[in-house]
Amino acid sequence: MAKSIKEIAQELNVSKSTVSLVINHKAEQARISKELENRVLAYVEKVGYKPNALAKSLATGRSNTIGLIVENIGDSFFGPFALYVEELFRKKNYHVLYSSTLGDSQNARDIIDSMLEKKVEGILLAPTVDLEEYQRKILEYGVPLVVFDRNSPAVETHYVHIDNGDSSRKACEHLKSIGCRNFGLVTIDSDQPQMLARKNAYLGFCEENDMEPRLLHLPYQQLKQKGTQLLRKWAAENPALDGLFFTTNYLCILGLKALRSEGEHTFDFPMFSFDDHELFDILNPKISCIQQPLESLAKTCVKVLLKEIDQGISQPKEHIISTKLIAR
Amino acid sequence: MAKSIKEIAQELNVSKSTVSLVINHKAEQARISKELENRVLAYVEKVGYKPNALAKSLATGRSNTIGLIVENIGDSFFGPFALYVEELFRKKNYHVLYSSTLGDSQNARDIIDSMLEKKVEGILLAPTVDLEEYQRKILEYGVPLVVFDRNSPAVETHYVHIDNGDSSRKACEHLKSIGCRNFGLVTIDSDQPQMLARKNAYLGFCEENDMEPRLLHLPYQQLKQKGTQLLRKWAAENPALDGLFFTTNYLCILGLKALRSEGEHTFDFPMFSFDDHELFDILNPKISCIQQPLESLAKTCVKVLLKEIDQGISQPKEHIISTKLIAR
DNA sequence: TATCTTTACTAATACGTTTTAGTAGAAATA
DNA sequence: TATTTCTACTAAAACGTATTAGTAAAGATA
Repeated sequence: MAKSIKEIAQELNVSKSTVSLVINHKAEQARISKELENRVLAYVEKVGYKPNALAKSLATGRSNTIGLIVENIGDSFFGPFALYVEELFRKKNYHVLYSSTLGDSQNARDIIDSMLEKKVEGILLAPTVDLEEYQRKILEYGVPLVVFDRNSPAVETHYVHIDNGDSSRKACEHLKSIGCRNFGLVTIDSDQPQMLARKNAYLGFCEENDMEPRLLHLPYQQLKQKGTQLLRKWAAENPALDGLFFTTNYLCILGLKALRSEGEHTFDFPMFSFDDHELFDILNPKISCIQQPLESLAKTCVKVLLKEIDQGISQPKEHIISTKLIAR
Repeated sequence: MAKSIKEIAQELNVSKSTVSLVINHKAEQARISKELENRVLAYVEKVGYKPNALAKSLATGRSNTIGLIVENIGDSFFGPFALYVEELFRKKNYHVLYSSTLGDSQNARDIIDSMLEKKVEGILLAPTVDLEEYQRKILEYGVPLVVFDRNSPAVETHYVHIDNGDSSRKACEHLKSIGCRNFGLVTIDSDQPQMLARKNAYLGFCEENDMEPRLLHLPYQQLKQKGTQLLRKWAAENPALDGLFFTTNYLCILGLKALRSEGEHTFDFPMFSFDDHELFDILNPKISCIQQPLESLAKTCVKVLLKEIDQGISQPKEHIISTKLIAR
């Protein structure tokens, strides 16, 4: 169905080169006569010629594609983030190949391999744990890499993120300021660096304020199955709790569902979320949170990656985006 | 950095064909000796050979990529849907190239063009309005197409969807059953067929039940800027309202924010949403809804598209997925 | 009129694969 | 020993594009 340059050339009795040059607006510099140029243009238009991007990329070495690797394209942090990224790249004529790791490192490795094979021109990555080797591999292949949201300090790459420790401390201080004297922290059991940073800031806060730390680590791989139950049990066993700090919004949502549902025993102390959610401001009571500025996060990621692509891989740098505490 | 088959062949003093055959596990059928096969395999492993997927696709005519075109990858319907789709295709060794149209037909056309150029093997599309011509174009290019969520009856393609009219009627009956006698419908002003079907079912219900229709069409392109205000004004002008039916969840969220916020005038009649949302069951009062079974929707889409890819384009068919009314 | 320029193109090569037809040498057959 | 059949490979063409070096014909120069 789709005609190739070769066929078009034959049908017009000209060479492939001529057709290619005309199509790529190089007719003038190749001294193709206006008359022939127009003839080719008209024919190309008439048959609805569509270049084969694969062949084009093979010949030019440019795929005009970048890879975006997130944890879960369906969640309320990465989804909207991905939309910003997609739009920003579209403006620069790049397409985005996404994939979700679901936190599984083997998935992540497979995804990276296939993206390298597809010759993406750059990768934007929210890494899983144990991905250091592959991050190096990407760079060794000469593909620009920008890591965001979380990072392992061991690998030297451009890294765009918020200040987790600082933000977490602000959250603790907020809870204190509204009267919580015994609030606990709910996090996951996996070693994601951003989660560790948030936890450690809480622990530091406890130490300085003579508050006994109350920690719950929920099983990341089995949140849906066990989360609710574990959380309810833990809350019941800790009657002194007068507030909860969740290290991410999906945990907070889980918490809301587990602790505020039905009539039974409800826990109506303040809950605070790291990461906002579109419905947090109409819940009752409302949920305060640390808000990651998705748009500027995306803008920075895209800007840094485009620069690496255009000007070659440069000295790795940290890019810190500041957060906002939304008190509701 | 990355070695090609050609280089590997030279370094081993064998032909490119040999290397290619070995890599593709065709050594035996090509009578390559075990000894040579192992030598090649070992070397390939040692240098970390990674095939160039572009070249491969060009040669084989298979890109192992499918295109997914949604309205907004960041929203709570398409995001989770995309995750299912991605996972299902990954199992079959396909990768997914997503893009968001944001409801803009020109965006949609550009996206389709570039996907065709990238030689996707199939397209899964939630169309915008005015996309009939391009849907035909896809098929003329010989690329299998499955349309979901909404469709224009004019184009004959495989179409996976829920029964919007029927579901909408169920919603109306539910509202009636809980005592609403004067509920209104909030929808958007664009002509998306699924929205029209939902609206028409409401109008039919009104007629049969001698209920005066109360309709609000919010401007799709300027929801964020004007939606809240328009909705508040309309609600205030219609004091008889005793319930609201929103034709999609983002409208319902907008409604919740506009009508239940702050102390001022609050409207505490029932609100009903077409499409569920992860927080609807902890709001107070809870939000009942029509739930589209995302997973089976995704499964059907993927199954139908894979069949088209494997067995060739077939007679278009409608595939209807049933919804669930979640009364809360 | 012999040489140099310019004009308007085209031939050839390359990108990195896959695939099919072909081939030299060894072994088997007659 | 001449022919056939295997064995173990390789050469060549193809996919659809971009690019560079080359060329024939016409015009300008001396």
